[in-house]
Amino acid sequence: MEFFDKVGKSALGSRLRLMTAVVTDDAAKIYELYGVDFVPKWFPVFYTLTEEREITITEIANEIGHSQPSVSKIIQEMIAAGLIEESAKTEDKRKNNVVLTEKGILISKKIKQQLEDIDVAIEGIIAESKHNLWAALEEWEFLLEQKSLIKRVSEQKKKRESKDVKIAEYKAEYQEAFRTLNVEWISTYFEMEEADYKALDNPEDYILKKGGKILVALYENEPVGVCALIKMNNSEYDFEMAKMAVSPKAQGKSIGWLLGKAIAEKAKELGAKKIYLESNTILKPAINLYYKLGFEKVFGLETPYKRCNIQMELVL
Amino acid sequence: MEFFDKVGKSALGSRLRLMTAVVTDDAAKIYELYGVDFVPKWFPVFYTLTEEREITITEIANEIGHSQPSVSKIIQEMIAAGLIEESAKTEDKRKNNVVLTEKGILISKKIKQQLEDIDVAIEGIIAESKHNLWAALEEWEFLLEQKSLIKRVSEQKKKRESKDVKIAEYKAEYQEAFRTLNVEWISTYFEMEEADYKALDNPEDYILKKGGKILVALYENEPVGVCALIKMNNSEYDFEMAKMAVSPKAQGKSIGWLLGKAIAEKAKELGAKKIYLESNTILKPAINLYYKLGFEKVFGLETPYKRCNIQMELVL
DNA sequence: TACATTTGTATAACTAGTTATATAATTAAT
DNA sequence: ATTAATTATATAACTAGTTATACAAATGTA
Repeated sequence: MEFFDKVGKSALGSRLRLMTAVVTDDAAKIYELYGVDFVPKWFPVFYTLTEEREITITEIANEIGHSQPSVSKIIQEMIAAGLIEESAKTEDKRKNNVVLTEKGILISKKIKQQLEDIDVAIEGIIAESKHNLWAALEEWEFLLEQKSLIKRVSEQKKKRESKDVKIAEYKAEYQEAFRTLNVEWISTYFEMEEADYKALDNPEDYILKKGGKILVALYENEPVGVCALIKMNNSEYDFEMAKMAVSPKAQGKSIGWLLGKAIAEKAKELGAKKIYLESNTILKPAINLYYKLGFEKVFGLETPYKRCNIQMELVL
Repeated sequence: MEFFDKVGKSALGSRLRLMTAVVTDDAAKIYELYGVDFVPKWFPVFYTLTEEREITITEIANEIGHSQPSVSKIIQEMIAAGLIEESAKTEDKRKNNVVLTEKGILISKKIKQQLEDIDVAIEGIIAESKHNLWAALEEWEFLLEQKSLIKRVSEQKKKRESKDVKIAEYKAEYQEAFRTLNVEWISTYFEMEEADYKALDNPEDYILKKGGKILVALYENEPVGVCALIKMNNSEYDFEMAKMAVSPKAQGKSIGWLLGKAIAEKAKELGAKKIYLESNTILKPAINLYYKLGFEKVFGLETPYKRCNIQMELVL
């Protein structure tokens, strides 16, 4: 199909669907050719029953990768066709153990030669082709099991978008964003405290003039994340990392990670050896991020914030 | 899936179906991830509309390999969603030309980045794998277009079964089969004639004792095909190939071909240079077979059979 | 020019699966 | 010994396609 060359790989689902239709349409004709009264969709269930003497519906479903209702319906059709029957000898009355009937066993023998012919025909196509479809499907099953397509796409999205995120130095025009973004999350989870207002309303005086720094993450030139480095005096630490906030609208772009990395870098530039932070364990994604950035738990320092129940440090 | 290793290639349809389900399930989630109000199945139609400014439903269906009703339904859904609209400016009133609306154009722009991300993600999987699924699908589309799966399987069936066909010399026990098989086809298409009864009721006297031969095709030890070589005197031909009959139950096993080849071989053994046959053009498969065996049309010989309207010879 | 055939679309009914949910039987937990 | 949770199955309702068919418009032909 020329169409798929134009569209690109994102039409993989459509391409697979068409090939599936082509193959399964012929499957029905093949049973006809061999004069077997059999519906192609029965095959995986039927095959399982020729292997396992007795097996429940749910077990079959797991074995062949169908949903349980799908197998349930197929079983009913095959019972109606006289190929299988319920086998009463089970203690668990919920279970519906099924086995092949005489007729079923007969058909399984009749079908055997047919399956071999199909196998040879498909092997023939594989031999004719450069790229092995069967092996490719097997690999894809494995690779998508490891990491699903949605996961892979979402990672790619993050990667691309984080490239468009710029980390900039604080300017007066970002004061409103600095305040809003922080008020947003603080008041969602906690109460705003005195110390918060001071720093957020007047970062110039309370952070920058005291030797601190503020970085802003810009996405499409809009400030979507902020983080501050606050000078600590009379302490083993040089700076506290604080007031980190990312707009919920800009989630999934690794903005927290980029800000954290940039802040650590900035601290190093300023000659710092160790930085410190305070947080609360109910902020699980934040705590995770801190660990990823290399922070480790420390204990016993004083803090003006009620909401603090975890303290961490990063050795630069 | 372990299952597929056990079952073998004949479960290719099932394997494709499962992979299709896995991929298309994630496709829906991907649109959600990008916040686009869009149904995956719309995509091929939508894509075509972004390429072609104006296009009819049937043209779209051909382009993307769907049935026309499928596209018809998708178009209706997309019109309801406000993505496309009917474009009145067509003379042919049967045609329903459709174009993207403003909203549709907007979404096509929004979707662009998403498609690129999917493309990158899928390219990633292809890069991770040894067997290229995308390329394999392309090859299979081509190869199955050239010769369908049912055709390939049916050829394999024929090939295998013809191996189980044995060509044997005539024995008295085959007289009944020789008669029945011939009466069957002759009386279906024509009337039995005097010359038929003579030869069929008493092949010993009328064929063998006069220097002719009869060969019998056996499948599972049952006679399923017969053919005679009748000595011709006072003629440029050494033998006439006649009374060829194959049981309809044993069709598709190349029995006619095997008998014809064996008869020609036998004639050569007996020192013949040219053999002759008479037939009727309404027996198309038979005439085809004779051509395949190397016979060519000749004209103007006398014949005792009313049903004869074509005469052929084979130079050995 | 009138009639038959072809073309373009829509609709109905089907297929092979799915998810959601109800029910009964069994197992686990207090 | 109850009660709660889990398991096995069946059923209903949905999805993304299909084929068969009806109907109107356009085209071809005697």
